[in-house]
Amino acid sequence: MKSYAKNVQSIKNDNRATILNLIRKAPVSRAEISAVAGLSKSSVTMITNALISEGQVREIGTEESTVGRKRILLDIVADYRFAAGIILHRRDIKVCLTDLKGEVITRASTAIENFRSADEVIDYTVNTVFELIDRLSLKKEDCIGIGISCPGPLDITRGVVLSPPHLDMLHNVAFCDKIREKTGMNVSLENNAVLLAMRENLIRDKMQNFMSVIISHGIGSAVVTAGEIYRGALGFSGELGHISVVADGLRCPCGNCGCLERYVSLSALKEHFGFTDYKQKVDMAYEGDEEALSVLRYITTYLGSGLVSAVNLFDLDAVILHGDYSYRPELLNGMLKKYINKNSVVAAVHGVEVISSPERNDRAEGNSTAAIIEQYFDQILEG
Amino acid sequence: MKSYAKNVQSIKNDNRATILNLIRKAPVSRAEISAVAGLSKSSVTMITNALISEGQVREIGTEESTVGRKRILLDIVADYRFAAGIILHRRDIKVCLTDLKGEVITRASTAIENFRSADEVIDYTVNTVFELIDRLSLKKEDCIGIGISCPGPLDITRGVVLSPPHLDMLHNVAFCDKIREKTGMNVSLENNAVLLAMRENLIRDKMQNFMSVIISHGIGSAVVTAGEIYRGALGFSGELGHISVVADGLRCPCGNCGCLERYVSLSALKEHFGFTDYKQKVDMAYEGDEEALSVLRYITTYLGSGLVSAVNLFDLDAVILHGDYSYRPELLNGMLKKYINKNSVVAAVHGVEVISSPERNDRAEGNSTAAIIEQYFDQILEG
DNA sequence: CTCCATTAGTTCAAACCTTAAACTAATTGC
DNA sequence: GCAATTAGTTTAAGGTTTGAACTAATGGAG
Repeated sequence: MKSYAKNVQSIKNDNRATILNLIRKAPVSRAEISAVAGLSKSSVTMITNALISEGQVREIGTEESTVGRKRILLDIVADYRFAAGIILHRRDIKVCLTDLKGEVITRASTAIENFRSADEVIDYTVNTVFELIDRLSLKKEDCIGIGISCPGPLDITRGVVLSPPHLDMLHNVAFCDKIREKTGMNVSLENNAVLLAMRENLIRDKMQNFMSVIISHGIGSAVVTAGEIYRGALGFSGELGHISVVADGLRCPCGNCGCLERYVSLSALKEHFGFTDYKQKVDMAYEGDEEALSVLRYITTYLGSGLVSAVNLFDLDAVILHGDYSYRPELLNGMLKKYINKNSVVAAVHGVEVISSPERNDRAEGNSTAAIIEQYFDQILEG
Repeated sequence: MKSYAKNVQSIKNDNRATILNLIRKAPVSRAEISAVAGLSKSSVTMITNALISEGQVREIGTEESTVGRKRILLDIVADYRFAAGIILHRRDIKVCLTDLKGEVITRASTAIENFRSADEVIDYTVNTVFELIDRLSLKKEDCIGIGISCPGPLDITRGVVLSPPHLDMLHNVAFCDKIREKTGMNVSLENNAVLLAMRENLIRDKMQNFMSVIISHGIGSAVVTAGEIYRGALGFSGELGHISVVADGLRCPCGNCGCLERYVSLSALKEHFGFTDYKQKVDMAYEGDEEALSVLRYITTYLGSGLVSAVNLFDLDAVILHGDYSYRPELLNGMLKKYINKNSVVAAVHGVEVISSPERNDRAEGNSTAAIIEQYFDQILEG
């Protein structure tokens, strides 16, 4: 059962949040807010003017119009507050600060080899966050929280990293708790695929049901449904990498057999075919090389099979692919799209889009604060 | 983004719905409602008394207490309104009326062989609904709507039956629209697994994230997450039967290869092992018969593999099995539970329950109106 | 250049709902 | 019979949305 707004005050907060989130998606005028949110013009005026006088929102000019008064566009004040991000990457640990739009303001990083224990990681990240804040002469109180981005299975309710081998010093350490303790800040741990999907959800307005998949040495995934991140029993993200594509197939470190990750991750590909340069193979495939094409067909069969399962279970409109397979993606994309639309039951009702989007490291840093920012805008507070 | 309550009136409706849904789950007192819903005692009094004077709710006695005034239990008036249900079963088409608790008041049915065309089905069901209403001297205006239960993939937005072969005369017919036209009533088409999950969601209070699976000649499934039915892009239910358990495996009529349904439905079992009496095999397995045990191991591997994928993707707490495998289920259940907990990634965070629950035809009829009833209680109207 | 039609945004009293506080009602144990 | 306790009711107060009437801004026609 949904939890409804209860009293008159909570309505105000809800409407503030609705409006602020609309503005956050893209600059809009009061009139548009009134139309989209279903609130009266009077209410929109009251609330937006309050937001403006608090310094959270500002007017950024007018829209063109053919007749009548021009609409005054409202935008959030991106530097009204800021957020800190920690990125537990495969090769290094990064720290950054972003504004409320997720744009990186400043950054730092150190190679993963420099860390021997969880405490070292904790000390480095906490100190660096404070250093960056100082360097920009920001106020600690204006930091809305620290978002941690990590690949692989996590236990986000406990704030614990479970899986990726290069972070074994963090396994089963109360990482979030310790950072919260040392900083006194709001701390959130999230899967990097979930963070990516959050950001995409903000941008892709029309797309309401999709899965974001990141494939590199492992496979990460997250699902957006009805315009919201899908959360399971304990906030565990959709683990596409550990979907079983071959019952009784190759054994996976996770304990299961036949996991997708054992077939189509970059490492699995190397193990299966013996080559290391995926990009080179793709180039050859474009030139018609039969062996290279067979590699793409192999990927299509296994990845397609896993995606069909996901599409059928979640009833998805689209799949967005990130990571290494995004190199010259037209060929593989076309094969996957054909495979999925031919083989999924939902295709009988609606088509399924397959989109490739190059994962820039830049974006990955900005994404790290996506969950903290979302949290911030969802529980709107006075002043 | 969530759609929030907007104005002061909508708050009232929301609170009415919250309270009515609480009462509907199980009889409660005003004091409990106040505590659980987070509403003040005054509001609860106001709203419940309004509901009572409208005839939607009644007091049904008091609870025992050790000290202080006894709590007065409130229950919904089950026959305040009624709903009609149409069940498109494998062997017959059933029509029934249920009260607001989903209890069947009256029923009728005809063998599927009697129908040659969609129009015949439409005429029969519509006429029978009116006949049953007349027979019980009920008022047509008190019927909250007609729920249609159907196995297999549906397009619930268009209200069209897509799949099961025995209903081929209904394929791509605007079934819901025509029935809505002829009756002027609210009509809803739902997958039978979804309806079952709705009912279970109402009953199983603690369980918030589970999948209901019905296995007989096909496989149907539905997911409840965060205490609500999961809905994908177009309300398509989670199609566990068409999850791919063997990439490039057995061809399925749906177009895909290696669908779970091709391995562990009753028909697939018959095809694979050549036997027809599943119950007999189970009996033999309990006596230690090695061949019979190998059948259960086969089911465990394939069904388990599919369930692991679903559990990993949806992050589920539990799987509830219905249908033919519910015969003496302890043995198979134990094997499945062990398999799933050993092989799923989420098991690292929380255990996964496997529950067998015999599917009674009786219940299937009552379930047919579950969606209409849910809809009714979610959009509460005055008087 | 003025006037008008049109759209955007503002002001304010009215309507409505929840709620805290103070109340009554019912029940047990001493 | 009385105190203690819990359940349920009444009522005035407080806060929010809103419709209606308003002002503001803009383009085009005459």
